Amino acid sequence: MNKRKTQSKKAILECIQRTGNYGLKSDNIESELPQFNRVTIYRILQSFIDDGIIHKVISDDGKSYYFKCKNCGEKHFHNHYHFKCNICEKVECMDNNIDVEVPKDYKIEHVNFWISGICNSCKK
Amino acid sequence: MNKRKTQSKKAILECIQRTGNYGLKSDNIESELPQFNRVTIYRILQSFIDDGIIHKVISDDGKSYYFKCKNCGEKHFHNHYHFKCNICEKVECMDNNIDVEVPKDYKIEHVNFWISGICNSCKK
DNA sequence: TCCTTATTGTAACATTGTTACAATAATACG
DNA sequence: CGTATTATTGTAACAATGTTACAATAAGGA
Ligand SMILES: [Mn+2]
Ligand SMILES: [Mn+2]
Ligand SMILES: [Zn+2]
Ligand SMILES: [Zn+2]
Repeated sequence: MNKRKTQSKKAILECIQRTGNYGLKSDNIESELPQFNRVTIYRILQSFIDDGIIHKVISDDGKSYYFKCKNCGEKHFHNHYHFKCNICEKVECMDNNIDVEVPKDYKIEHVNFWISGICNSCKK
Repeated sequence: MNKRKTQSKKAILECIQRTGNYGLKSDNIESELPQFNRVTIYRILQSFIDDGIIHKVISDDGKSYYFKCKNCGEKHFHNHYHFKCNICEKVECMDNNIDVEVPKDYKIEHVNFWISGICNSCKK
């Protein structure tokens, strides 16, 4: 039942650390780490989510992006948005918290906020 | 070059009208209208989007949902969120507008805001 | 070092969506 | 109305993304 520290987990974690505030798709990891199998990468990413190390966000074209968590423990909480620049294609995890009001008697369990546009460095 | 009013377009439009404020997935339409081909349904939905009749939103599990537009013309503008109830599975287009602030020199081109949780009728 | 079993690789499959091309049916026009 | 034009549709084939079952491998405790 004990988790094992494997080469693949180390390598994938390092990928994620290196990207800082930006997000990664699983196929980004695949091409950076071709020695590991696609299925393995999916499994490890899921286990990192379960451990509160990363969070997954769905883009406005249905792709999955993975981001480092900052202060997540057992439960993820991410009421912020993610911004994809349509020019440089970088995806940033934005710290601005969004307070959404849902109607009375609605209960929020999960949010997925995505914005696409032009980032500051691509704007002239 | 002229658009033609076909059986399939009429039937799909009626599906969408009937759902009111709720969203549909393309496979919902497929099963309601088995006489039409999958590809045709995708094509018609895309043409409705181009005409400003419906808008497409991506759920937090990567599925595409289609919603009636209220006042969209050439350009879509939808700074509202969509709420999926994890119990009854209905997806509602919510009218509350969300004002997001992006950092200086960022430009918003498109938003996709999704919330899942429990709706009022499923909550006791 | 050896054993147990957590982890990985492989193959096969599912879902969602797209493309190319031939067949069909809306519409315009005589 | 009948016919021609071509917008639209159906079909098959493909691509991208993700999941599952099961056999092979390797992490780490004894
Ligand atoms: Mn984030
Ligand atoms: Mn909407
Ligand atoms: Zn950019
Ligand atoms: Zn509900």
